[in-house]
Amino acid sequence: MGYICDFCGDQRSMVYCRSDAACLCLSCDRNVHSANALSKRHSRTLLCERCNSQPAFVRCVEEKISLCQNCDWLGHGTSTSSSTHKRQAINCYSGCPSAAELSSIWSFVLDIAAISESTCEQELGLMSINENKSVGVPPEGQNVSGSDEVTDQPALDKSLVGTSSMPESSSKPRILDQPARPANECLSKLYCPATKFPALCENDNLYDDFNMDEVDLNLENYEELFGMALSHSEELFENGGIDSLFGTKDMSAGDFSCEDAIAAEVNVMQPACSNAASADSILSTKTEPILCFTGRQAQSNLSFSGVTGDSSAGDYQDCGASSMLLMGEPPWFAPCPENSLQSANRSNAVMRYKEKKKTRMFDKKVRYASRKARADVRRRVKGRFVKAGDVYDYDPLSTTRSF
DNA sequence: CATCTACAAAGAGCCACAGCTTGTG
DNA sequence: GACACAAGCTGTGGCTCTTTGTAGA
Repeated sequence: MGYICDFCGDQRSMVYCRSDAACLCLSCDRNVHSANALSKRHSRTLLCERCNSQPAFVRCVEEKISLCQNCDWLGHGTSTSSSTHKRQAINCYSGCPSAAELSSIWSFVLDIAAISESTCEQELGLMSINENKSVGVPPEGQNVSGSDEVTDQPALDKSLVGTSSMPESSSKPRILDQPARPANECLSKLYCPATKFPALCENDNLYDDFNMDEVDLNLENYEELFGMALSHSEELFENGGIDSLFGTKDMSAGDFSCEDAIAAEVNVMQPACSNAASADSILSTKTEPILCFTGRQAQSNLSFSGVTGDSSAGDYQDCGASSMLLMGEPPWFAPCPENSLQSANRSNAVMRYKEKKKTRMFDKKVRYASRKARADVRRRVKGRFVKAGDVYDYDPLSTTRSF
């Protein structure tokens, strides 16, 4: 991944597609992702303009630059002057919006989009698929916004990036007023990409209980996760999510994306430390090994050295969110008198979270249901399958043992 | 401070076999 | 190119054992 479009190798890459693990220029992005219904569903986001390798997370209004979690923190998290910069959240999109449509919601894309449209797309024009149909109108109810509804509003109002995952923000990208922002205002349960969580969106009751468990089981696109990171933090902390985040070793590629994002979330949340309730979880963990960065578990989680899986996940090993946390004293740590007052509630929250965590299947995904069905009913001896007809000590279909 | 022991947690490996993939004609 | 067949590979769940790290003496 780099500065040049992975597809045409000519234009500057602006968009990162995790599904393809590719950095694409706007034109190639549209061409590639208009190829078929599945590719239209790829979730993309802008590319960090600083490192040119990670998906952008926020747009710094002052600096007029899109930044990934790492670069955002490096640029804004450590400097008191730059930390006051206003930043716009950048979220993912799907479908095949044209560069013009993108630029209408991302005004900062306009210039480059024009260039991309005028050059690269001409060369790849043969790849385009009926633009009138494909742009912004994915098949079977899917649209670029992740919303199932199609209204007479301009598609861009409800679609595309930056707005889809934050319903209350209407058509405008949400401004992250840094540094001080009450964690309670962090849109606790707003993220609702209907294309991924239709049931959750249909049922508010379900959504009330939406927490990390569901995220782990469903998220395939870290962009979605990053989008959710801002809105989901409150509930996560209430459930002791950070504890679990650093207190467990069972991490898969799928978990990695999620946990890495949450680690990044800590960075995002850190200015809100002074706010009592939600930030309490962060602060109180300072006293525990999981955030003292001395234990194996913390190291194993934060270094991501054992992560396997697709390249994009591996790429995140270098994402600064984690490395920041490895630097000893959490940079956001500050005395917080409310800490002790919340300890009881927090303990309960941790217990609830751990209890629920036990029942999780993490990234376990059964590929062949028929094999699972067979394994479920197969007889065993000490957990091992036995030949049909052999003596067994465990029969899933019967509560009694053979001997 | 170094060493040892006990303990906890996580992961690897094992097992049978239907179904899938691959190679060959 | 399409088809049939054989051989090899894959994935499934529960249990046990090994590995790794921590805490305390």
